[in-house]
Amino acid sequence: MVAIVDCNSFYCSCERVFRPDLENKPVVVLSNNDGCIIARNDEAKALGVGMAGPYFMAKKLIEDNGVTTFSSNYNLYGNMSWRVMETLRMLMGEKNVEVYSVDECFINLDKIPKHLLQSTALNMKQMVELWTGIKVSIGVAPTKVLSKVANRLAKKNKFATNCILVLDTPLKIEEALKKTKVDAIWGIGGQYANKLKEKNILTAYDLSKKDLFWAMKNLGGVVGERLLRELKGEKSKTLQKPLIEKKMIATTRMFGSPVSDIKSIKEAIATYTSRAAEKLRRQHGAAKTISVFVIPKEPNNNGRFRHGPSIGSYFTLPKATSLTNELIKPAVDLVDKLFEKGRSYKKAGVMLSGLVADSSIQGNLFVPHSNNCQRLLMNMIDNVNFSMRDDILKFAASGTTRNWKMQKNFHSPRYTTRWDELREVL
DNA sequence: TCTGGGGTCCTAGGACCC
DNA sequence: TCTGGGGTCCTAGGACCC
Repeated sequence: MVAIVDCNSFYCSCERVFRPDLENKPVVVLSNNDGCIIARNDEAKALGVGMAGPYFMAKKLIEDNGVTTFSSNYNLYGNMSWRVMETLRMLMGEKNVEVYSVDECFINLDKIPKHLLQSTALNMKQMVELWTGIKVSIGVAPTKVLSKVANRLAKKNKFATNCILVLDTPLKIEEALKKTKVDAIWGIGGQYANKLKEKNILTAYDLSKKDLFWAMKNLGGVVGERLLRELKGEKSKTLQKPLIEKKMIATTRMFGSPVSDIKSIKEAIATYTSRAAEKLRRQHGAAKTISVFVIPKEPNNNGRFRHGPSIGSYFTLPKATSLTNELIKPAVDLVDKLFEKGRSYKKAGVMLSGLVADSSIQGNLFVPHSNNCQRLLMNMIDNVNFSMRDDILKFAASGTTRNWKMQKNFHSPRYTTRWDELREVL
C-alpha cells in the first residue's frame, strides 16, 4: 500500500503558523508579482474566493470580507516543507518517503499490516501537526493514483474522515472511483478530460473499465497505459528515488509593469541568469545550453486571458559551465537577437539545459588554476548572498535600479531562515 | 535502369503536475 | 490598468552513422 500525505492549503498554513491571530480567519496567498491567488484556506474558499484567479478580480471580495492577504514567501514555505518531510522521514524511514512536491509526499507502507494502516496514518498526521503546526490530509490505497483519489475524498469530507481515507478493499475503491470525475484524476488534465467526456466516460470508475490498449491509443501512449493500470489497482508508478539533479533549471518572471527598453530587459536577464547559475552550482552541475525568451505584452483584445507566444532563442556553449560570468554574456547577447524596438514586454526568462556534473570543483588539480579561482569566487558570492541578503553581491550587468522588479506588497517575514526576521514574542 | 535496413542522438512540442 | 513559476515525461521527426 502507498500513502500520499498532502498539506492542507500549504502556503496559507505556513503563514498561519506564525500568526496565531489568524486562526479560523480567511487567508489567501498571491503568486509572484501579486498576480494570481495561488492558495486559499477553507475560510476564504467559503467566501467564494476562487483558485488561481487573478487577484484584481477578487480584490473587492477580499477587502470587503477582511481576508488577510500575503505575497508569496518562498523562503518560509521551503523551510516549512523541509520540516514536514523531515518529520515523516524520521517516523517512517528515509527510504520510504518520496517527496513529490513542496507540500506532498508519497509513503511506502508495504511493511505495515493491513489492520494498522488507519492508525499509522493517524500517527503521521498527528506528529506532523504537533512538530510543525501544519495540518495534512492522507490518502491510503494500493497504488499512487488511487491514493490521490483517496486523499481528494478525505479532504472533501474533512469532518467525516478527519482528513484520512484508507481504500483497502475492492468495494471501497469502487465506491471512491464512482465519486471521482475524470478531470479530478491525477494525470488527466483539461485536454484528456474533454476527450473522455466526448466518449461519455465521466467518472474514474467508467475509465477504469476500459482496456489497456484503448488507453495506449487514446491517452498519450505509455503514460495513459500506466495511469489506467494504476486505476485498476496494479502498481505501475513505483516509489522513486528523489531526483537530486534537475535536468533543466529555469528562472522566469513577469515584470512589475511592462518594459520597453532593451537595457532593462538585459538587466533582468542578467539577474535571472545569476539566479539560475546559483541553482546550478547548488546541485554541482554545469550547463551546456542557455536559452532566453521574452513575452511581448499584447493588446488586450477583450477576449479571454492567454499568454502571448514566447519568443526565444538559445546558445550552445563551447564547454559546459556553471560560472555566472560565462553564462551572462551569451544570455545578454541573445536579448539583442530577440528584442524589437518599439514593443513592450511583460515577461522574460532564462533556462539552462544540457546539464552535466561540474568537473571544475574547488581545488581540482587537473583544471587550470584560473578556473579554480573563478569557482572559488562563485562559492564566495553564493555564501555571502545566502547568509546576508539575496543579491547583496551581484554582477554589474544586473543593474542597480531594477525598476522592472516584480511587486510584492504583502510580504511576510522569513521567520525561520533569517535571524533578523525571527518572530518576536513580547 | 537499378539505390536497404537498422540504429542512435537531438530537438521541438504537447501533455501533465503542483 | 492589473492574470505565477518551475518542473517532468513522452513522442515524432530530422540528421546522421555504418
